[in-house]
Parts: sequence; C-alpha cells; structure tokens
Amino acid sequence: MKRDRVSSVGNAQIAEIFNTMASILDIEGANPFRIRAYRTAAYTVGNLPQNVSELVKGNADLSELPGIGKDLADKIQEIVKTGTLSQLKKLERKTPSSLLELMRMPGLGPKRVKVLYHDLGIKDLASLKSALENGKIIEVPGFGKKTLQTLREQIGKAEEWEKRVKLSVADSIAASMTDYLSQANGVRECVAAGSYRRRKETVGDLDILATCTRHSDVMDKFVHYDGVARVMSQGSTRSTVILSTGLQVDLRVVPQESYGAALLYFTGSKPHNIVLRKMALSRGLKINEYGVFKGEKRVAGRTEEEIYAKLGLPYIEPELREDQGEIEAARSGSLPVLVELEDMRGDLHMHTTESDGKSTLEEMASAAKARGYKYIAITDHSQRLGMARGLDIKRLRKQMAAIDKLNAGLKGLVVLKSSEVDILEDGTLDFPTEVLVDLDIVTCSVHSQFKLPRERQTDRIIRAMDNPYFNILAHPTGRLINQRPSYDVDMERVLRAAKERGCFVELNAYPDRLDLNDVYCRMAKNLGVKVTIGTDAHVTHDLDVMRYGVWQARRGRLSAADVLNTRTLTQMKKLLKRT
DNA sequence: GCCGTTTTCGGCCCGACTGTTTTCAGTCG
Repeated sequence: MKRDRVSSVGNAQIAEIFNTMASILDIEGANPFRIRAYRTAAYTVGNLPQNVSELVKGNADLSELPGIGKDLADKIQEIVKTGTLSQLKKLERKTPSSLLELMRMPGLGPKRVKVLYHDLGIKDLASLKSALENGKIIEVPGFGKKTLQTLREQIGKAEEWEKRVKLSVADSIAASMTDYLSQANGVRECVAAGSYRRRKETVGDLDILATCTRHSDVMDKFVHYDGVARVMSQGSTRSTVILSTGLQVDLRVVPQESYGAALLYFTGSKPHNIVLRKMALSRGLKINEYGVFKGEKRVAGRTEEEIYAKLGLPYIEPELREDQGEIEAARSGSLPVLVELEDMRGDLHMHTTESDGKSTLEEMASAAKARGYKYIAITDHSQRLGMARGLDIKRLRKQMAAIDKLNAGLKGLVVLKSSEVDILEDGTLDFPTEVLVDLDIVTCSVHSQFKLPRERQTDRIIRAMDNPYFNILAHPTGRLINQRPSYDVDMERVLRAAKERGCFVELNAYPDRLDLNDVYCRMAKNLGVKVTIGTDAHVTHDLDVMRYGVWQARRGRLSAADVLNTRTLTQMKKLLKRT
C-alpha cells in the first residue's frame, strides 16, 4: 500500500491556530459562543487519535467531528493545504497575536488586555513593562493600586505562569497535602481532584476538595501550610495558594451532602462537565457543584455514581472524562473496562548494575517477586550505548547464563532473557541474529540521532521492525516530559507497521517519559497493536512507577486485554511469536 | 460558530473571589 506522507501539518498545529483565533476574537469582544466554538474545535482536533491531514486527504467529512461544522471544516482544509489560515492573518493586522502573551499573565484577561492595547498601545510584555515603570497605567479605568502591584510582581516571572508539573510530582504533593488537611478539625473527606485525578501526564494546578463539619479550621490550616509561598485568595469555601515550588493549589470546601457533585465538578474536565450539565438541562434538571437540582430541590449529589445515574449513565472513570466520546460510550453501554495495577503480571523493562542500573539482577528479581509479579525481563543496554555501560555479546552471554542459574532456584517468578537493543541509524539492530535468537524477548529503542527528519526516522524504526526478532519498540517517541520533545516520527505509520509485523509498543511508565502518550495509546488500540507497560526501572523501588504507566494506559482507554503483560507467561510467549 | 425527539433560529454551564466601586465587571476554574 502506497501512502501519501507529504503533509507536515499536525493536529497540534491546527489546534494552536484555532486557539489563537479564539483568543484574538476574545480580545476583540466577539460573540462569546463563537469564541467557544473555536476553542472546542481546537480541543477536538488536538485530542483526535487520527491525523487530520490524513482525513482531509481521504476526503473524510470533517463536519462529522463533534463541534466542527461546515465553516470550521473548511478552515481545517485551508490549514492542511496551506499551513496557515487567511482569516487569522487578517485578524492579526488589527489585533496582534503578541497580545496573547499578555493574556497569559495572572490577572489579565481579554477585557483588560483590550483596554491596555487601545488606550496605551501596549502590545506585548516589553511594552507592558515600560508602561508599569513610567506609571501610565494608573490613569486607565479598571486598574487600581492592587492590580498594578500584582502586575509588577508578576511581570518578571513569565516562566512560572502556567508551569505544569509532572504527574509524579503532583502525586507526592497531593499525598502530603491531603494528609495534612485531613488532620484539621472536623474534616471528613479530603481528596485531590482536577487533572491530577484524571491522571493527566502533567498537572497545572492541584485541586483539593474537602467536606467537613460546620466549624472546621481546614481553610485556616490550608493557608498556613508550610510550603505556602503566597495566598492568592481566601474565602469561606474556596482559597488559592501558591507553593514555594510554584505550584498553585486550590482548596474547595463543601457540605457532606454535596461531596459527589463537588468531586465531579472539581475533577472535570470542563468539557465533560458542560456536556453533563446540558444533559441535565434537557431533563429539567440543573447540575452545579452542590448537587443535581429539580427546581429548588436537590435530587442527587452525595456521590458521583448518584449523579451519573440521574442522567441515565453508568459511572465514568475520571481518566475518561475528557468529552472524547466517553459520554456516548456510557450511553450505549460500551465504556471500556480499564486496565488496573492489579492486572499487571510482569514487567518487561528494567536494568541492573550490569549496565546503568543501581540494583543487581538478584535484587531486581526479588523486588519483582515481592510485588507479586510472575515474570520480568532484564533489559540492560546493548553494546552501542557505551555511556550506559551497554553489554557486548560476551557480557550479555554471561548475563544470560546468570539468569539461567537464577531461574533454577526461583519459585513463582520467571526471569526472561532480554536486552534493550539500540536501533542504529540505518535501522539495523545493535546485536546480530545469532545473539537475538537466544533472547526470550527483544526490546528495541532509539537512543541516538534524534534530529533525523520525520521520514527517515520513521523508516529507520520500521526497518528495525523488519528484523524478525524485533518484539517491542520501547519509549516509542523518545520524549522527556518538560525536558525534551519527541523526535519527529509518524507514529501512525509505525503502529501500522507494528501491526503488520506482529510487534508491540511499549508504554514506558517512567514518570519523565510516560511514552506512549494517551492519544497514541488510543491509536494503538484502534489499530489493534498491543501495548506493554514497562517501568524502565534502574533500581528496585523504580518498579513502583508501574502505577503511572497504568494510569496513562487508562487515559488511553486500554483494557487489560490491550496490554501484553497482563497475560500469563504462556499466553504472552504465544503472542510474542512472529509468524 | 455549532446544533436540533422543543428548535434551521435562538439558544449556548455555573459559581466564587477580588478589586474597584457603591452594585458589579473581570477573571478564574
């Protein structure tokens, strides 16, 4: 099958153009629903598990996508064909897109940015800075002393706005804060909601929800938490603080009977909640964070299940709440049963002291056994990766013998012989066939030449898969969250190639990687490629990062059946066989 | 700009807190 791959317009690029359109229209004071339409479209396109460029080429009807009508479908066509949007260019002549950087500033929204631009010609952060210095802004209506104070404080801290922390970081902060707040007087429930509860790979701010008795000091305790650098706002039911790490934390307190409604509301996502609220309205009900109401009367709200039930829906797992088809699936009874940590029977990616790990083969094996695993694969690096003390053939053979010896004395756990084999620049593997044939599993990854053009990088990986001993593509995109972007690769083509050849892709659970991302997990599932969740552990306690991998898999809608290492060893070995 | 078991026009989710005012707009989630 010949595939057209000239397009370079990605979904993210289209989404960004629509978001820019929305913000500019917002500043111009356009119809708010028109603005929302652009944002909705950006969201839809940005989270789509297919490449929109491909859909355009296949003459698909884009207006069938949710929130996309004829007009936006045409605009997508234009962007795919030309890389730009003429209407955006036109708008930018009147309202420069540099104003968007002002909008990102805490306390500045569209209305104020518009006033600053029209009254004082402030069009970016630099001109705002000089205006703050020469005292001009005080003459503008709506800007008082306090606002200026905040702006002066924030202007030099652009890198801190909207800073998102990795899920693992949010996880530990959430644990210590909910622990601390639970000790306040009269606190009943206390949980972290928001994108943390939806297990997004990064978290912008932490949303904590508490229920308590009437005279609780939980709010007071919250603003006096040790790590608080600044109290942004403090009310009786909601407060916001900034921690010294820069993370924003919101605490919301509601009565006991509203717990479910508040949890639902605070977990989001916003688009998910909007759909639920609309559904409620069509049934003559109203949903807010206090409950489901029929007129003045609360008819549900204690639990989330109760609220979904009022809408005729089964419970929807937080990881699915993105308005990406989960509500339709709930309605039709086709929600996936998501994989759980308890489903995991083994871990197929870990290192030992033989390469760059910190624990020995025996230590890794006993730690895995303690976690209830039935099998693990030892995947030390191959010879090319000198930096990580990659094993040459001689050392690998020696390790294989050591594994045989270990297995002979092990009960309940099987250690599989494997290697994390480098994919060389020309797509060949770092070990010859006579070595690969003796391994139980061959895991392969890209550790060099990250800057290859998309076409060549994709071809390189697929050529590697042509090797009949190739089993698993590890950390398929090579990205490090907040540190290094993915190398340029056509993941859809890689996944199709994996499917054709009987290969698997890894969801690397290491918190800095979480690679595959959720969108690619869905793509893999849709294309019928099984995913293996591996920790890439370099020390025994790293085995515990499995839960982040499982969370990511759940966001990717994977069920246990979609995950290779939920299988028994026998079942897995059968699946690994390439015919 | 989207959308339709009430609708092809007239709707479009809902509430808290702040600052600047003096009854509320703007921002945020």
